[in-house]
Amino acid sequence: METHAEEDYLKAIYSISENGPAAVSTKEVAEYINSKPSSVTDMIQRLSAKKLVDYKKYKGFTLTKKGKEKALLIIRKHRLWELFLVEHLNFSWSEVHEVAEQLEHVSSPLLVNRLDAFLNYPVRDPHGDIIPDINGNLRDDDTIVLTEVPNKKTCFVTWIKDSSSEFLTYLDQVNIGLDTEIKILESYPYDRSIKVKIPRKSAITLSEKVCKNLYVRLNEN
Amino acid sequence: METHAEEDYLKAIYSISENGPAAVSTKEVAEYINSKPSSVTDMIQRLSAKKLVDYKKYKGFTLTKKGKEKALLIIRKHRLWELFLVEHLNFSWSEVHEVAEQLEHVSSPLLVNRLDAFLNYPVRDPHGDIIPDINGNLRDDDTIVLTEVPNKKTCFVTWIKDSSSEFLTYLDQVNIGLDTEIKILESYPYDRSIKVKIPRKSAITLSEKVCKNLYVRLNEN
DNA sequence: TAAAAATTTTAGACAAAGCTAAATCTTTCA
DNA sequence: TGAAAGATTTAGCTTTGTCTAAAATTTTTA
Repeated sequence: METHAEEDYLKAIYSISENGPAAVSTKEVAEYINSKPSSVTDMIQRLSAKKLVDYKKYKGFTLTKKGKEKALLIIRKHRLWELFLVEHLNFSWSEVHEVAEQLEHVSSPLLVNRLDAFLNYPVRDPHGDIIPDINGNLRDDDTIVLTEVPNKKTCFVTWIKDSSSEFLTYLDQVNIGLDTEIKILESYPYDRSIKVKIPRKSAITLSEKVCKNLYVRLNEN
Repeated sequence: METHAEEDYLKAIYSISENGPAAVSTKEVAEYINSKPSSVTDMIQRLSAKKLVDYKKYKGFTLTKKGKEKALLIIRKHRLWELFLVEHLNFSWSEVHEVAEQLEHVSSPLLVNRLDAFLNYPVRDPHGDIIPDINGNLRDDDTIVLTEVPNKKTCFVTWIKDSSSEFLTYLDQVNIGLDTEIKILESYPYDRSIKVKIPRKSAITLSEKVCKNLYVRLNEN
């Protein structure tokens, strides 16, 4: 049985380690969950005793297999609730996160799985993030980063990696959102920007920074 | 901002005081929430400092107006979630309670009110209990206890007070449930039992104990 | 009505989870 | 390479909420 606080730590460690393979530091976690490095050390030692993280003093820590599984099941709950709130209770993107943070700690496998069924076994949450399945596995699909799409190909946005409001505002301005169709017209190796076409809009140029935060599925064929 | 434990105490005190107007004792609360009288004293003193209960040492305690409001808002959440679980996630009566105990502590007025709207502003939960409204008011209706229905009258079950599985099993056996139509055929003052008729069933006799736990609405006229 | 029984409160401990300040490692770079 | 600087850990304290055992109070009953 894990406590609320322990679950928050597992989720934080998982999210931080998605950015790279390195061990996670107390400082990173403290910043992530708005706490202090000394508090993090305390908790990491508890999690280490429970075999949820591998920990070497002064060297950082990583999730064990068991810790990673638990983290993914929490993320599963979070994303299913987010989808429920947006699709059925008319929540907007900005209202959803805080409430899902609370709902993700409700412990009832029956509830999660019934909710999954109610939502029709969705693969992605409202942000396009993949929802781990009942066993905590990430169902991978054919999503790739926009920078990897070849010239002249058409693709569809499936995931928006940077969920900052600045980026979302920018995307609104250029008429890009989840499922938007994008055709690559030309790429400029000099600064790695690309020119693209969105149906019924004039062509625009996207910077490397933008492309790196847009993930897409290639048109079938 | 109330904590999880404080909310459980408020709800317990409210539920216990529904049985009568007397002040509530530490022993009663301890039994209700599976705890010890000394722990209850501690918490009551905290709640008293927050003006959520009126407390006189050795004399028991009652909810203040503020305490009662908070209790009713928690009960509102509990009952709305129960209804959601039964109506939309296919939970059975017996599975519902434990999960609703957790969901009732999720703190988001927006969430509760959106859920209320999603369920179409229901008046009663799956047990027939009245759902307090957005201001914590109990919408009273024309429900009365079965013992008060006059001879020869017909009525409909609206609320099952005793929700023990023993009672629910008994009700199944005699084909009584929420909304069942019951006609009073005859009453026996000797032991206060009554003979009743349910459509398409043979007449049966209900003991005083059973009648006291069945609440009904009189047929219009 | 006074002693026994029951209930309630206090006192002292404990665990979880957080914090600050001080001590201890690592890393950096002059 | 050997101080500084930076990061991490430890030590000690705080709050919430629980418990047991002992003390205080109320209720029961003989």
